Amino acid sequence: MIEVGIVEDNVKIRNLIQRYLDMQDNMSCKIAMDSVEEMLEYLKVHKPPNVMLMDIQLPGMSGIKGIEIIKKEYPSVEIMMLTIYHDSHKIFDSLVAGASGYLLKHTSLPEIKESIENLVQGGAPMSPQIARKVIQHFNQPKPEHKPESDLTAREQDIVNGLVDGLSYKLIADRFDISIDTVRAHIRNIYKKLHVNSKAEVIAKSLRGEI
Amino acid sequence: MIEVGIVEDNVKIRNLIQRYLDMQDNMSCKIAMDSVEEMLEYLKVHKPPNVMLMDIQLPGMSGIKGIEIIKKEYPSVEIMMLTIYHDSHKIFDSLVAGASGYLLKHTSLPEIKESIENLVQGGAPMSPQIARKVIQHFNQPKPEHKPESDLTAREQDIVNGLVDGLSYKLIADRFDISIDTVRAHIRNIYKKLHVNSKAEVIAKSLRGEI
DNA sequence: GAATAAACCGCATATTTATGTGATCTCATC
DNA sequence: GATGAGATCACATAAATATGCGGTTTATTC
Repeated sequence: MIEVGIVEDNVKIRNLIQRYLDMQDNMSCKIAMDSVEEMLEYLKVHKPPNVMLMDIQLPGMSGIKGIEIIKKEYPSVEIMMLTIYHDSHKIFDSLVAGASGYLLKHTSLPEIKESIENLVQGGAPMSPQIARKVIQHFNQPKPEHKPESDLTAREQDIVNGLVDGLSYKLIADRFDISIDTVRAHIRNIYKKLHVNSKAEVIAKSLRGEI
Repeated sequence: MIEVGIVEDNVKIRNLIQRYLDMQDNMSCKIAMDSVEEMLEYLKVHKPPNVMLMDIQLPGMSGIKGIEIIKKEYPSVEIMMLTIYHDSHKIFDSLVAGASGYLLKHTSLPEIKESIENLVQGGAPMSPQIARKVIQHFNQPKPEHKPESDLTAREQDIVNGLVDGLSYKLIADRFDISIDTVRAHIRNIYKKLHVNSKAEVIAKSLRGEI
């Protein structure tokens, strides 16, 4: 039996979902609050549900802040957002805060039910549009870098050595070349990157600017 | 009509999928190669398909590298991975490279078909398990740091100076303290972090390990 | 009120880094 | 076959870093 809790301030929607879910023979939905504060009050003296449906726009504390607190106190609760917001920022914040699913409010009741089942089985239910936005996050950083640094393969080797915290001597050993060669490469690297210390090279490299 | 291309080296699987998709009345699947290289060769003189199914383990170039090249040359192609790998690393790499969907090979043919339709409508088809892994990425950074480094505020100031590429002298100037004090702090920082060079401190810091 | 931690300062020195100048060899390009 | 870029090596030196030792002052804690 999956126990489901709801935090949603729209009474009509809340009652509708609660009744529908409670009617299912593999679910029970007795806990329905219209604010995070109330839910936290409830959880102080009761066992947490398995799954919690959470709105974002709520009286008092926002649902996103709510996720953080609830996940911290009761990490085993699976939280699914159920909201009208589909902007990347809210989606991202919700996931970072600890939500595992994200549905839009126009989702049909049977789909909500399925998503809850999916969630407890280790899935991460999202509408395809939401999934696409999540994925777009991975493609963002790309267009950022246009590094014309243009280091040679050998020079990149040396940079990697520096990033690994090696001294010139150890870099020389690693590549079986003389320390003066390492110096020569580093001189050229500095010229190309317009820097004049190891520190700057390491920082640039780890920031993805090379 | 959705035109679908396939890059998959297992002939049996490739033919099976190709025939099935080509049989659908809203799809056409004429382009099926067993390596990225062949696909690139083909694309030089033919119009790219709308959707491309891509394996990861391939003879020659890997599918992940393939995504990068194809997305760069033909950004409008929607790429969906179809692979046996379900480790976070491969999933992540694929998405960063530009894939928009990620299915496991045991997915049924009708589900593949649905996923393709979903993809062209702006969705991001993934199995629930994959979606969960993607989402876990957002929760990762949290438990990551358990750094008992425990630097004092002043020590953190100094570290920031190092990361900014400053010399001891410049750090001393920045905080209006003597260079010997900077040395003293750095000595303590090295002790706490178990390192013995600026380079390592900078690397640790930029990796979020402080 | 003793102990501890943090921030501050100084002196000394060995090691490492940054930078200059100059050279040889290979490979690709024109 | 000259030109140029890349990789290799050498010698030299000033500057910066790493590390040892020592110390004072000011909070906070027990």
